[in-house]
Formats: sequence, structure tokens, C-alpha cells
Amino acid sequence: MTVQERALLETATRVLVTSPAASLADVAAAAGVSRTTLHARYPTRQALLVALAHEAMDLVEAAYGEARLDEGDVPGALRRVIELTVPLGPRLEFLLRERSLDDVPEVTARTIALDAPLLDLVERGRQRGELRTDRPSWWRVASRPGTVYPAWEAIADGRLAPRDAPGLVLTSVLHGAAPR
Amino acid sequence: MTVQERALLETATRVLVTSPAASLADVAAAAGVSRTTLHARYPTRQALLVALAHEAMDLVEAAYGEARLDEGDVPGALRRVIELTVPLGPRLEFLLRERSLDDVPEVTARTIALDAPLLDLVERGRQRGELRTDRPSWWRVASRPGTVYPAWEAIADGRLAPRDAPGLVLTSVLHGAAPR
DNA sequence: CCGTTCCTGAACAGTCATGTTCAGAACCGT
DNA sequence: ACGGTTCTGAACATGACTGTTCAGGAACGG
Repeated sequence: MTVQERALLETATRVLVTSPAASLADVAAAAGVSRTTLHARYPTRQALLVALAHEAMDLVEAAYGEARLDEGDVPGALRRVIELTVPLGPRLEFLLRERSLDDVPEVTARTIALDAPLLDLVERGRQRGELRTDRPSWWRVASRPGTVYPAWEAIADGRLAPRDAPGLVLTSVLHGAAPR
Repeated sequence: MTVQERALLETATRVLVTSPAASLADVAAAAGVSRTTLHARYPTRQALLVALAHEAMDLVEAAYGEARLDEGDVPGALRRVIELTVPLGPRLEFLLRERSLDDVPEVTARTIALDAPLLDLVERGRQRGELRTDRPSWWRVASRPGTVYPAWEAIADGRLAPRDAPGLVLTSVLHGAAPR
């Protein structure tokens, strides 16, 4: 994938997140490319959306890799993965909210597969006694995007300083709202 | 609002959540009503979506009322409100994911206003020493839908027993993932 | 029983995004 | 300078949904 292609996908994501009803003409214009060219790369609108989804998931996967989830203690790994995924906010929003992705089996399957490293991490945390074992592992993972994404939203709104976000998310996830 | 109107809105929500691209003809058919009648009640598609949103928020508001948030201890109130909002899953999904609602100021304003009772509750919890005070109140509220909604999803998938959901959500929110 | 109200089915115009095609221009590397 | 590749602008067909209208029929209440 060339640099321009990445740039195009990023622009497309930005446009389609900002105004989901944008036409392909709008997307092409924003990306500084003709509609014909856009169409040459992505034959249909759906194909573009799917490509966007895959690119977003590529980034998530890369973040997981970079976070070295299998190294060190689990809270530390959690902190790293949170730090690396919060900036992916717009991509996550796209993945979570774009409803036409729901009936692309290829995408939904990968969404599920994408959770595997986190499941492993939770599992590891349980074995090391760093995470509670009285609740199902999948639950911890399922409720994750719902905690990371609001953090991004808060940053975008200016309510939250980017550097504060990971700590906030991490302590929420680990310790909850009750006083110690 | 008559019973039939409520039924129509509920059917419409179900259809539009299941297949967001459904046409008004599909919605009308599913509701057992002619497209003309549907159009008489809701002049435009957008008007229907807005009505759906308002009805969903009515239900959330009602749940908050029924949960008597200002009575008793705060964890108890939290449990009640979680119990009452989890079944609203499909409505919450609609509110969270339907992106054409984003540029209806009336709806976004009410979305924000809807959080006020919860903010009060968190505030009360802090004063009573039942919630931590080292993190902003709005954060606790912002990350709430992200925890409640996955619970509904898990129930819908059959991964989670409906009666287990409130406890799971509550302990996650209060105590987090770390062992005591 | 009658009049009002509401719902229905059908048809229609308008709009708009999509997908397709093609000839020419711009841009490469050689 | 040249041949090939890529991008461009424009035009076109298509299809779908929306919003609108209207005459007839069903339901309902008085």
C-alpha cells in the first residue's frame, strides 16, 4: 500500500466520520482526486467502506503489536495498549458506528478475531493474579471499546488532556469508581 | 401518544436497528401500516428518526425516574439504574449508532441534558464517600453507555444471562478488573 | 343510519448518488 | 523524445427512495 493510498484512506475516514452521508464525489474532492480515480481503486461505495474498516483494523492490530502485550506485567501492558489505541479514536468511531459494515461477514469476523490478543492478555492477567477471576474474560474485552472511545471523544472536545487519558482509562478499568 | 403509536415506533426502531438502510416502505410494511399513513405521522424520514430518538430518550428518562436515583445509597441506585437501562439495549444502540442524529441540535442537546441525573448521582456518591473523587464526574458518566450497551449485546448473543447483567456491570464499574 | 375521520392503494414527479464509459491530458521511466 | 501508464473531466444511464396527491373504502361514533 503506497503512501498516497494511506493518505486517501485517512482522508476518506475523516470525511465519512464527519459527515456519514457524504457522497463519493465529496470524498474524492476532499482527497484531491477525481471521482473516476477513486472509483478505479474502490469499485463501489461498500468496497471503500470495507477498505476503510480493514485499514482501521490494521492500525489496531499494529497498536497491539507495538504494545508488546505479552511482555511485563499486565497492568503495564494494559497501559501501553490504551495509550496506543486512544489516538485511534476516529477510526474506532468509524468501526463502531458505521452500520453498513455489520453485514460484511469478512469484517465482522475480523472484528472478533481482533480481540484475541486482548483475551490472551486478560487470561495472562488472571493467571498472574493481576486481574479478578470472578468475571468472564470476554466481558473485560467486550467493554473495552466502550471505555477507550469516550476518552477520545473527551479529548476531541477539549475536556481531557491527551496525556491524562491513558491513566484515566486504566484506573477506571482496573479499580473502578469505588474508593479503595 | 397512543398505544399504536408506541407500537409503531418500537417496530420502526427494531427494523431500523436491524437494517439501517431499510426504506420507509419497509418500515411501514413491518409496522403493518401503509406508507401513506406513516408519512402522515412523520413527514420526512429524518422526522421519523428524530421521533425514534426522542422516544428512546423518553424511555431512558423514565428508567432514571423509576430508579429513584436520589434515594438510598449510591451503589444501590446504580444497580437499579443499570437494571432498568440494560433492557433498553436496542434503543441505546440506535441512539449511539444512528449517525444522522448527530446534526439535529435538538437531539444532541437532549442527549447531554439526559446525563444530568447521573451526574447528580455521581456527585452524591462522592459526597457520601461511596465514589472516588480523584477523577472527574463527567468521566464516570461518559463511559457509562459504553459499559451498559455491551451487556445488552452479550445478552442478545446468549453469552450472558439477563439476570447476571446488572451485577456484572455494577461490579465492573465500581471495582474494576483488579483483584480486591 | 349517516357523516366524519382515518387509512389505503396507486400513481407520479423530482432528486440524487451510483456506477460506467471514453477521449484527452498529464505524468512517468527509458 | 517516446511509449505506456495513470489521472482527469464530462457525459450518460440507471435505479431507488422520497415526498406528494387523490379517490375510494373501512372504521367509528353519534
